[in-house]
Amino acid sequence: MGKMPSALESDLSYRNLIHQVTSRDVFDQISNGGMSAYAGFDPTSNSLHVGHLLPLLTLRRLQENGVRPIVVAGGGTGMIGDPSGKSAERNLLEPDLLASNLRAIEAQLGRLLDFDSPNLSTRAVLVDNSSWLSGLSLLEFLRDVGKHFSVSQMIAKDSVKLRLERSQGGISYTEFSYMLLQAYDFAWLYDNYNCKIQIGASDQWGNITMGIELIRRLRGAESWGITIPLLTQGDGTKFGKTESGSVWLDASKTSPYELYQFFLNTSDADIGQLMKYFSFQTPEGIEELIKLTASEPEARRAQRALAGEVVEMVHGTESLSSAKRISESLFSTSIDRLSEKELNEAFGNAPSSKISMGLLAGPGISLLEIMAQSGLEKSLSSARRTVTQGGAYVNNQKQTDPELVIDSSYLLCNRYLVLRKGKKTFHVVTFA
RNA sequence: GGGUCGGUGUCCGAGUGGCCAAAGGAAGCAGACUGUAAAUCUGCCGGCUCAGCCUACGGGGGUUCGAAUCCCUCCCGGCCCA
Repeated sequence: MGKMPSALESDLSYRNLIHQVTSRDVFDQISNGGMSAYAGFDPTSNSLHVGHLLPLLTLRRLQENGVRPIVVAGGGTGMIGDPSGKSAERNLLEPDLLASNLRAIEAQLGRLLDFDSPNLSTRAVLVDNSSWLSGLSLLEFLRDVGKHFSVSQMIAKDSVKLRLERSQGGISYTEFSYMLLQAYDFAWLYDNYNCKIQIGASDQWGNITMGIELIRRLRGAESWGITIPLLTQGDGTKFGKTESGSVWLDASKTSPYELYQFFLNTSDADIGQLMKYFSFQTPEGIEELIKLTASEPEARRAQRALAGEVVEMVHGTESLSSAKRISESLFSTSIDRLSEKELNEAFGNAPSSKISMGLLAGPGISLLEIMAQSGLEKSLSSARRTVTQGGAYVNNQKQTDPELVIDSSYLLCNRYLVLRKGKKTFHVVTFA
């Protein structure tokens, strides 16, 4: 046979986005048009994080190739919890928390996928599986869905097996049922949106194939699954986690500046693959940047390009330029020469806190106390440690005396104090 | 319901009467080297009025000069049996 792969298939292959696929035929189907593909996620938080980006951007790549993306928020299954990749039983989500999470996430999705396309056949849609799961009766479910699966088959799934093999923990019946609900989701989407493709991270393979199986049994129809790689960082840890927690897409949880820095700090070893995963540049452009990384790594051209692209996509052009300006002033120029306007620009999104001006009056307030109160350090003890170890800076000037007392003469523009811990952790204290 | 094993610091995990703020590992923080990278090395890694003191080993009570370690009780979890 040896057909030429479609443009989409070769692009996804180039980017290593295809971990497994039930059948390569799916790309022919896509070329023929009229297909929908869905990816689901659990709305366990009020924001998406960078880890969610990969499946969503993969949907976007499909959308650009004529596929209609369906994002399924697991409002119903979110109350259950997917055992895949989890070592422990999930806490169940409260319904009202779930609802508010969904509202917040909806806004973010609009930046990643086209929900306003005039072309109905490719316009993205967001659906919440609680809209069909919550009305499903147990008897109905057991009769229509449960009877199609054998327990021995379900127990054999890796996600379940791993949990059963653990000497402690086990798996509850609730979580055990998760895969059936996800299978039911797929079947429901098949019936209601004519959706025949599901994509997900590689740990979703088992759940996806169960959905395909269910559709075959229920409707005698074919459907497809594509899994994408599970993102890890160079050291094998989960992608998108930093010392301060997850890297969120919500600007109030992770500022555009921090998001920019997150990608800018990608290691040389990882940047090539990350470009392929996240960037919408052409393969030629990406290869060029990879070459530049090899020849002059210290310039970090690829890192800058990727950071810029992601921040612009998630937060817009304005936020990107402000993120770049902040980076400039923090790492390239001396901050005590900045005007108040520039300071605001630079630190508007940086972690900040307010401390009463009154504390500065008279003898002043100790640096340690400011560091602890501002939240830069969690206790006086750890503030003392940082100062003693030479990791503390006030207005970019190293301070090594733990007894240092700060008075109003330290203030920038009469009210700001820029604290820095180590090389990259900044914190602005505003006195009022 | 019965039996049994277990609940230790951010996590994993030693410790079974004093030498325990508690081994070891991971994560994290700072420093050095660099490129705001990786790797490596060094130090730190409960709190405080910081070379001393306070609070801690699931909760409560008890034994003891002294308990994470022993006893009682309660709570929670694993496994096995019913």
